[in-house]
Amino acid sequence: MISETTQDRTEAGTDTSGGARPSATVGRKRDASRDATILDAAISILAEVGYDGMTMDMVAVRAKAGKATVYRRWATKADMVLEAVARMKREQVDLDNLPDTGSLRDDLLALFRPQPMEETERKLRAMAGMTALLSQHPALADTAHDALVAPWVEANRVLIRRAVDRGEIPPDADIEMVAQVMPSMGAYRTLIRRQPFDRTFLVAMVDGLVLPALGLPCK
Amino acid sequence: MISETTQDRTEAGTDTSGGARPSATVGRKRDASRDATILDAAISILAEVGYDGMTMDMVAVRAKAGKATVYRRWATKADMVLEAVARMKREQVDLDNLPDTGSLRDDLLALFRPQPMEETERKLRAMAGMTALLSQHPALADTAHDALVAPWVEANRVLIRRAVDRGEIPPDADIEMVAQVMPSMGAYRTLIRRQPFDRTFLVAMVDGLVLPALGLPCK
DNA sequence: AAGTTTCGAAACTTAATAGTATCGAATTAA
DNA sequence: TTAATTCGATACTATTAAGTTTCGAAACTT
Repeated sequence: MISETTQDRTEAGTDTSGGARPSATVGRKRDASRDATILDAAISILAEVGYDGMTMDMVAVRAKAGKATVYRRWATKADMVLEAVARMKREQVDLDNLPDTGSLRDDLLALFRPQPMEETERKLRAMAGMTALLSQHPALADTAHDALVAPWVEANRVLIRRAVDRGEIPPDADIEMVAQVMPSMGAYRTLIRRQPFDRTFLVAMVDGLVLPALGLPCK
Repeated sequence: MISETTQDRTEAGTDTSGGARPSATVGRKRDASRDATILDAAISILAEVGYDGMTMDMVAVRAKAGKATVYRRWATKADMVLEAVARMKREQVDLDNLPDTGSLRDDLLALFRPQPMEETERKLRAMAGMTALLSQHPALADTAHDALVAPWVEANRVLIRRAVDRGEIPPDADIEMVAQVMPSMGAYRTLIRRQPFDRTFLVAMVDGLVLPALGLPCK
C-alpha cells in the first residue's frame, strides 16, 4: 500500500501517545540535502534494474545513507519512488524558456540542447523501470506521465502552434496527435527496444515524421 | 538465469546416473495440450500483474495444473515466460494474407478486423508485463519485439509500399519511420498511459499522422 | 550541560516465493 | 501384470528483501 502522505517528523521510537505530533523543534535537524541524494540514487537504480529489481539496501548504499534515514522520510518503497519521479518533473523541459529560432525544425531540435540527450534517456529508462509499479497501481500512470512526458508534449504543442501562427505550416494538421509522436516513439524505443535515444533518431523523427505530418514539404 | 533449452523429458526423481537420457518410451505420455493451457494462463497473468507480480502458483492454479507439471516443462519462470511470448507470435498478424482494398487507409484499418482490438490490447499489456524482465535480461527485448511488434511493423511496411507502387502516395516518404508509428504509439498508450487502444485512437493515428506523413492530403 | 533528534551502519524480524520433493491416481508400453 | 512416467495437489526448503530496531556519534535547542 502506498501511504497517503509523506511521513513528516517522528512517530518513531517508544512513542505511545498515538496522536500526530507537531514538527519537533528540538534535536538535530534533518539534512534536507539527503533527500535529493537518496532520490537521485533511487532514480538511477530504477533506470538500471527496474522497480522490482531495486532494493532499499541498494538505494541506501549508493546514497551512502542508512536505511533508517531512508525510512524516516518515506514510509514505503513505493512512496519513495513516487516522489523520486515527481521530482524529475522540475528538471524537465523549461516551458517558460522555449527555443524560438523562427524555424520549427530548429526549435524542435533545440529542445534537447542545454541538457544532452543522455539525461532524457535516463529519465525514459527510469520510467521503464516504473512500468512494473504501474501494473500494481494504475493511478500512478498519471503521475509518471505528468512528470516525464506531459511537459515534453506541451512544449511540442507550443512550438507547433507558433509555427502555424507565423504561417510556416498549414493550420489544418492534428496538432494534438503530432505533439505526442516524439515522446511516444522515444519512450517506446527506450523502454521496449532498449535502443539509444540519440540525435540520429531524433533527426529522423523530425524530418521523416513530424514535419511531413504537418504538411511542411508540400509548401 | 535462463536455461539454454527447454527441458525435455525426465531427469527427475531419484535418477543418479547423471547422463542425458533419451526420451522415455515407457510410462504415461505427456499431455501436450497442457503446454498451451499453462502458457495461456501465464500470458493472462503477465498482462494483469506483470512479471514480478506473477507467481508460479498463480499460473498453476489458473491452468488447473500442479507445479510439478509446470516445472517438468520449463526449468525456470523466465523460461516459461519466454516461450509464452514467443508463442504469441504465431497468433499475430497474418503476413501472407494482408488486406488489399486498393486504399491505404482502408488497408490500415482492416488490419484489425478479424481479431478485435481487445486481443491486441491484451498482447500489448503482456508486453508491458515483460518490461521488468527486459531490465534483467536486455537480450530478451529482441524476442519480445520480434514476437509482438515486428510483424505489425512489417505489415505496415508492405501496405505502404503497395500504395506507393500503385501511385496512391508519393515515393519519397520515410517508410521505415512511418511504419513504426502506430506500433510505437499503440505500445506507449497501452503500456504507459494505460489508456484503451480502441478504434477511435486507431482512426486518429491513421488520419492525423500516418497518411499526412506520407503526403496523402497534398496530392 | 541536558535532553532530543538525526546521522550511517548493521543486526534483526517477517512475509513472500522460486524451486524441490512427495503423494496417490491415472496412463502407457512391454 | 509390472515398471515407468505423467497427472494435480500439497508440503517443504532456501533465499530474498521490505521494513524495524538498535547502536554510538554528531548536531541542535533551551
